[in-house]
Amino acid sequence: MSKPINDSTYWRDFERNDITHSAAHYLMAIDALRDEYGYARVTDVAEMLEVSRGAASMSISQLKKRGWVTEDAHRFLLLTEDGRCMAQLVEQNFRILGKFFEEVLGVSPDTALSDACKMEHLMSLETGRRLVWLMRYILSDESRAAKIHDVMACFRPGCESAEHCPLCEGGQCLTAPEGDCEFHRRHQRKPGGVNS
Amino acid sequence: MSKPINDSTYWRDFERNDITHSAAHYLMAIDALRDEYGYARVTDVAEMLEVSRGAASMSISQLKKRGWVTEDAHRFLLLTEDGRCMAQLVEQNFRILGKFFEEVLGVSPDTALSDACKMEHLMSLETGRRLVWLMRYILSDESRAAKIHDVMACFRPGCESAEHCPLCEGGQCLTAPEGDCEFHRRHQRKPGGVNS
DNA sequence: AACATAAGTTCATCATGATGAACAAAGAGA
DNA sequence: TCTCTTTGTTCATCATGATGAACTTATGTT
Repeated sequence: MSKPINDSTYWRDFERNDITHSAAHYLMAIDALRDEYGYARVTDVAEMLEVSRGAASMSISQLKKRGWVTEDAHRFLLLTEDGRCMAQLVEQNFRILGKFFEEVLGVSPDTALSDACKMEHLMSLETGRRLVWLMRYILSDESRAAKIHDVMACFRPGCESAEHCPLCEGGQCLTAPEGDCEFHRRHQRKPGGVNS
Repeated sequence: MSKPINDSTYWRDFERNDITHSAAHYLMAIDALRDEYGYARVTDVAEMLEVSRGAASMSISQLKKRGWVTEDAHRFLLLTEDGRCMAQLVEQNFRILGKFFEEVLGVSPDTALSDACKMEHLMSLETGRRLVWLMRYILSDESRAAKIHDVMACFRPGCESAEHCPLCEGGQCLTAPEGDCEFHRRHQRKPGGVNS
């Protein structure tokens, strides 16, 4: 935790990310449609994502330019090798994060899925793989899993900052003293927390 | 894991998020500058974030409209109560995620910080608090922490999918068979994984 | 062949968040 | 006071990702 949070070498990484949230979902929609129906057309993608045909058409033509999407012999949309790998990386991240939030942290399903969906395209391969490794360790042993579930079942909003926090460093606590301000209380009631 | 990944009730949550990545960093910059120098001006924020003064001016005026930023008696920028809470929520999320990635998962510091910075404004309050709770459990006991560190030290890229994965469900494995495709091998070498 | 429907593209428009240039206003020094 | 610098705002411009309307191009059907 050396560099400051606003260090420009980090904070601009967000916009330099390999794939946008939107692009990831176009790729995954094509993948899902081919799995389910055997083919994917611009209109099918638009329908699945509930965007206009125009938006789907323009986004998909960008994905073609980036080499992630082509057409098969019947002119149906097809992911390239790179496109499929990218789609599967994001899908894996979604499953990993969703499962971790829901089954390890005990987050409510709605919030777990919403959080996972927002973060899916931003988690690096390394972090995702290590998270799987940790979950395998935690969940592969029955008594260990049960213990974690017991611990997480004891969680109540605010309780994580009730006692002296062993995670504090340099005077900054992971759970800031403002954790129970009016603003947080308001947002806490809404599923999704940060979401409106 | 009931709803499909492309369900529009979820996939559009990303753009409906309470705060954008950029807005979060403007708030945190104002907070940090006031902590460090006692005041924050548009120019200082622009300098810290390495954006143009024009960009900072326009973004900050949006934050004023949203009620997150005002000016103090000396016309210096000031976070409102809501603005400070929002900034601290994002900062907490950054510290929580960064610490989790680095100290629990054993992710390399660069990747851990980059991932945490990208995801900081997207993790809900509930998920963040529960993650703190889990980390307190894991790290508060020496032998438990040591065991986790041992387990994570054994991690090698790809090893998480080497044996039968106990996390599989509905035929879909968290670690897809394509986890070791050419595409992933290429990206694995770059710090940040998904990043370019 | 003619017409209707479906599929796909393009265009004007909007919002966000950036740039750099032009401009206005406030302070500091000779 | 006059001038120069700093500070802050506004503007034209760009890129992305969306909308809806208009348009073109199949693909059927009678």
